[in-house]
Amino acid sequence: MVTIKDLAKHTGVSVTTVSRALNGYSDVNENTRKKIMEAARLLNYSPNTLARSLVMKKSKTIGMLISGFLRESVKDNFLMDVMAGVHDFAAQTDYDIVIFNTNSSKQREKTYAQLCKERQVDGVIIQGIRTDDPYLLEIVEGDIPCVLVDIPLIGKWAGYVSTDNIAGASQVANYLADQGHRSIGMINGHDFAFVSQERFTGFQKTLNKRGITFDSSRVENGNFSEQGGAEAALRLLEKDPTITAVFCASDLMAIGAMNALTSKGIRIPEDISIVGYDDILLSRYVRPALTTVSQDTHGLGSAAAKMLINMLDHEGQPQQATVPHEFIERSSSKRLNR
Amino acid sequence: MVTIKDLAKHTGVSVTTVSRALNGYSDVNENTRKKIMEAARLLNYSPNTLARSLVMKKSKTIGMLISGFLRESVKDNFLMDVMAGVHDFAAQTDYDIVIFNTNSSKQREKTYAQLCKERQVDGVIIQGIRTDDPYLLEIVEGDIPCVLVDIPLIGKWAGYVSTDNIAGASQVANYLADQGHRSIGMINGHDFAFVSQERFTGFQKTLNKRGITFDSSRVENGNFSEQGGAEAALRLLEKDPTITAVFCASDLMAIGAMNALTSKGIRIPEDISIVGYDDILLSRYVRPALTTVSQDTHGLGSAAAKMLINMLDHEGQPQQATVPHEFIERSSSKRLNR
DNA sequence: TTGAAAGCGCTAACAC
DNA sequence: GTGTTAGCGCTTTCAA
Repeated sequence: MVTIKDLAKHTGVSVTTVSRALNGYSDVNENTRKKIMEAARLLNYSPNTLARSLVMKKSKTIGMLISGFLRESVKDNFLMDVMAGVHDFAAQTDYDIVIFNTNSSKQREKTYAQLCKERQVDGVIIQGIRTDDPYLLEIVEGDIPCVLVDIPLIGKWAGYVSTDNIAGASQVANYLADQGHRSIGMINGHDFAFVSQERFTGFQKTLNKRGITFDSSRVENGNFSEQGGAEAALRLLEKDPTITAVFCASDLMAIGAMNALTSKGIRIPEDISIVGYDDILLSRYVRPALTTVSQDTHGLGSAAAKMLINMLDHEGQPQQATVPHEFIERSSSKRLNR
Repeated sequence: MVTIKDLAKHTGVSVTTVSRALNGYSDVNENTRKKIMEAARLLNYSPNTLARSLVMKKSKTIGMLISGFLRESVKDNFLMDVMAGVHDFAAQTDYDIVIFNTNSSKQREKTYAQLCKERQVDGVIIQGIRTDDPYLLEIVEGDIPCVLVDIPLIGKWAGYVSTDNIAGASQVANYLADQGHRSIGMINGHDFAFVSQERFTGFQKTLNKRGITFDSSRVENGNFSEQGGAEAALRLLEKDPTITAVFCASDLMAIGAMNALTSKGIRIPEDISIVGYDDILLSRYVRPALTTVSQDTHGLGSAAAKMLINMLDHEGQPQQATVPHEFIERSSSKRLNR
């Protein structure tokens, strides 16, 4: 391994000068600088960022804490999209990304804060963890800069990015009401996801405002999975067979619900309208194509990276950022004819 | 930040002893160890891996060099799958993963070897880069342990994992021949992908063995993209309108081809049979569902991680590993009736 | 069983 | 402009 010491020896100057030359300081003679640069090229020198990080107390690394990076989760390109967004932004800066997996047995024993401290990441982006996660608060209230995706918590060093889930759900409610639906059910994720709470709130408020009966008794949780969505749909229908529309808090659950209903001989959208949320890739391809709320998932990731790096480089305050969403009508929903 | 020095002060022993206690050495009094452990918990100590890495000359980090981590690439869950596989395996070990993006302007100026040296990764997994990439050879011939995904190169410190593309393509050829097809075209990726070469070779050899005319004049490149596949399909048909079957070297190109042909009024599979490769998620959902060759992509990733970590921890030799594949008949292909 | 001291590769006062 | 020196947090001889 070639170090600055070698360059120093090779050029006959001190390591200090080499360091300064390499880092582009102005107080170094142009000739010496040239000599040093030449030697660096000659010896194929690469700086050791570990050593630099140690003394600078910055690693120029951001951590990505992700849950559910599992074999099964590939159907849901949400995570991948967010990661790509984070990455695309980080690539324009001098930060690299290290991935922390929260569902590994190894790391379960360590808190997220510990993980970050050990690897000395400058900041961390957190995605997909539950609000009842025991380690969530520790990191939000800690002193490591962090940005949460879809979890609206703000702390001295914590900001978040999300879409306006209340507005999105409200749009769905208005749409279904406009289409003449009056008996409406909902398949939600689980009680420990903020997006679930918000989507429920937005949906209920708007339906009630439109004079439509809707409360938590018309909601079944599907745990954000395809299978869970299928089961929830069946429970929903058993409880109230008059239902003509179901709003699902995720596309994956909506797809599960469609399959379950279809195999029961229920036609979609003729008998029951289905609306999802997320606009995952599949939504366009399933038959009938899924009516849903699209989010700029890639934008979510890059906004998170941007906010974090802004906090890191310019002492920006942690904030809240909202990324646009859009209601998309496809073929899984239609006007009620009765 | 609390360091071993603090622990030493707090417990009244030397840093040496603290270090040894923390690392589970046997030559430390049980009482002293207990005191130290207690202090560590009390002060909420976390080891600084940077400092440790610097002195140990191992970072316990593996790099993942990925190309095409782009917004557009989300349709193709191949990359995500491989990453998940790498991750799932690494999670069982004490290695963390740092991601290097090859398509960032920033990093384009540095060679992959430099990237690895700077971040001091112990080894690297390389995925999705072209065989004409100028920096590929440097790293394969260099002294950084690496494992390539789908690029059959072996070096002193380089191994690879892949599927048997020749066999896979050969199965497709036999299938199409069995179904009575005689006029067959192929949409390949590009000339700088090993998988393209292999899939072509396997396909051609087997067709010829079956007495069917096929050579490179019946091949158009689609550059692995949906759009490219669409255009290639049109070119293919223009050149030879008698074609009854097309083998595509990736599902994404196959989907593009299907769309292009359908919009020309050509029915699939009645008029033309289409076969893809990869079995991406979409393949099951497009209509008609795509006949394809499935690869254990997740297995590809975990096999790569396993091989690399084996090289790192047990001085295992770089090797070659093959992951299973499977031909899957769906609805985009059928027996030729003429 | 423990401690003193050296050193990993780098940066940053401070002096010259 | 340049060099001397100390030190980042850790591990590891070597000696006691």
